Amino acid sequence: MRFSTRGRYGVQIMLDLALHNAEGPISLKSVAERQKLSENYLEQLVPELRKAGLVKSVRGSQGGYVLAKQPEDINIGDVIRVLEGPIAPVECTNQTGTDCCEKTQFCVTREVWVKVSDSINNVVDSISLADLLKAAEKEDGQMMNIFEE
Amino acid sequence: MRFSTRGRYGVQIMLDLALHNAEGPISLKSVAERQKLSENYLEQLVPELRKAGLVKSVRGSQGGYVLAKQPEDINIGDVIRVLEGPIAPVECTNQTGTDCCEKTQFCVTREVWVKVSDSINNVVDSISLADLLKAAEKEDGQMMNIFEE
DNA sequence: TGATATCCTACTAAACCAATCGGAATTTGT
DNA sequence: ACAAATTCCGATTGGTTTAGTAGGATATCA
Repeated sequence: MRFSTRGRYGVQIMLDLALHNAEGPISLKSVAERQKLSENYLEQLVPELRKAGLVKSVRGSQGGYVLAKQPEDINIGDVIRVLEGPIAPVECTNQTGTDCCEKTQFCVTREVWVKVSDSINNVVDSISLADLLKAAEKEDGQMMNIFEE
Repeated sequence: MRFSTRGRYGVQIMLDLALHNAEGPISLKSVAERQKLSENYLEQLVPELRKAGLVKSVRGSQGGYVLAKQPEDINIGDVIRVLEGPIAPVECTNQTGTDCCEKTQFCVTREVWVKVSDSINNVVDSISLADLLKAAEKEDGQMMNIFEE
C-alpha cells in the first residue's frame, strides 16, 4: 500500500514554498535543487497544484511559484488528493451504494475500504502546511543542538 | 492511493472461508466461482495466507482450505499485510529515525506518512473476520427483507 | 487408478510510474 | 531590441508492477 512519489514530492514542494514564502516567486529550479528532485518532473506536478488553486505562478524571468493561500489554510490532504487522485483504497470505495458490485460479500468488505479511506482523509486533512512549518523549525533547532554538542 | 487487488481478494477469500467454515475444507475452485475471481490467480495468493498461518490447507481430492484460527482471532490487518506487504505510504515510513534521508524537510514530511500508516493499521487491526461475518449476516437479512417486500 | 485438489514456477500483456526531452510562450533586466 | 530565465505543454521512454495464464508435479480420496 503505497502513495506514489507524486504525493510525497507534492508535500515537499509545498513545504519548500512555505519555508521561502516571504522571498517572492520561487523557481522550480531552486526547489528541485534543495529537495534533490528532478526539475523536469516537478514541472509536471506543480501545474496541477496551480490548477487546483494551491499555488500561483509567475511567468517569465525571476518568476516562479508562490502559495496561493496562507500556510494555515492549506492542508496536506488537498495536496495529496490533487496529485494522487481521490483516496480510495479499492475501486468502488467512493461510489455510491449498490452500483459498484453485485456480490454481498464484496459489499461487506467494501465497508473496510470506506473506513480506511475515511481514516486516511481525516489524518491528512488535519495537518496544515503551517503545522509542518512549525515542525520544520523545531527540527532545525534540534539539529543545531546536535551540531553544537 | 490504492491497495492492489491482492488485499481485496484476500479479504474476500477469508470472508468466504469464514462463511463456509463449518463445511470442512473449501476448494479454491468454489471460492473463485462464488467470488467471481480467477482460480489460478487465487492459487497464487492463498499459499501466502497459509505460510502466514491464517489458513490451513488439505491436499488431495476433497481437499481445500480452512481458517487456521477462529474468525474473532483473525484481523483484517494481518490478511492485508500478508498480501500487500507492510502498510508504508512512502518508502521510508517504517525505517527507523534518521537513516532514511538527509533532508530535514523530508523528515518533517515523513511524520505525515507515519501518521497515515498508523491510522490505516489501527483501522484494519480493529476489524476481525468475525465482525465481517456479523455484517454479512445482517446484510443478508436486509436483502431478504427487500426481496420479501 | 482416476478424479480432484493443492503446490510451485515460469511466462505475459497491459498498465502505471518516474523521468526525460524538446520546444513554445512569457517576462525581466540590460 | 535582445538575451536570459522561467513557466507551460505534450510526446516519448525505460522500467517496474499488476493481474492473470499456463503447465506440470505432488498428494489424497473413492
